[in-house]
Amino acid sequence: MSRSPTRVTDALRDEACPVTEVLDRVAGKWSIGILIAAAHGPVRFTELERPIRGISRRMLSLNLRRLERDGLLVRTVHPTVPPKVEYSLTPMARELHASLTGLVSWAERHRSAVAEARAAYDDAAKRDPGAG
Amino acid sequence: MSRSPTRVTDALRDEACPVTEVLDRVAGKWSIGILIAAAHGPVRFTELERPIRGISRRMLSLNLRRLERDGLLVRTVHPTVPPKVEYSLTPMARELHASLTGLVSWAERHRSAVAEARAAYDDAAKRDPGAG
DNA sequence: CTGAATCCTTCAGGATACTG
DNA sequence: CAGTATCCTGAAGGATTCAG
Repeated sequence: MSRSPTRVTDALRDEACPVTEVLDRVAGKWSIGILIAAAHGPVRFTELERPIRGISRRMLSLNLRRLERDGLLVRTVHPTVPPKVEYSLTPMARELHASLTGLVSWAERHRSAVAEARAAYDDAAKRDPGAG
Repeated sequence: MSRSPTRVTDALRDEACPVTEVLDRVAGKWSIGILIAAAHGPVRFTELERPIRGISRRMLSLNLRRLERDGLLVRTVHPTVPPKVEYSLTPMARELHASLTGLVSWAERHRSAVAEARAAYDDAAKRDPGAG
């Protein structure tokens, strides 16, 4: 996953794929999951932490900030005790969410197909290592 | 397996988590670019290397193999001299390509918006580091 | 409850050189 | 032309701890 800029390739990357920069906002391990989870409405920190299994508090926090910074999430703090913070998608992110669900549905439709392809590929390679 | 009636839980636990595995096939720095470039039709190695500026031969090779292994690309070797190898999308990948172009067009539409959001966010943080 | 700070590991990806 | 092999860096992410 691509992350932050690398030196030499920076200019080139910008030249070839202006989009990659923006696409990278969603390229992390958790971004898509967070956006999908947050799309259900104003959601609290712990309400995100629970369903997104496996995510650490740290990564949730970091991704939340980045998403907010990129104008994809809105963070609302309620000055109560204990503190209550809610996250929701911006209109821009809602558009993105539509495309994301497209991706997700594709992934669901082809989950097993991909698994089978990999198995077949590996098996073929094992039986015939020299082929190509 | 908490069965609490949260709005977020069902959707994400069943949707995003298993999906992430498949989505990760596309999550690399170059995968999307490669798929989009290869969508034009049968494309040779160097024909991919050129437009996808900044990609190293190594990464192109690695990603090509992974994409092939996952059943997204077909690799066709023509036994000629010099060697000629062509890559094209599988039907499954063509479906994916449709979703991908959706993502790309979103990214193009909102490229500047994201940049501005980031600038505003950073600026606000700079002037008022304690807020939140 | 909602984070921030710190330390440590893993691994994608870059540079470079070699090959059929 | 179309790759492979090796070495290395830097960023992502996990575990744990501290705090408002």
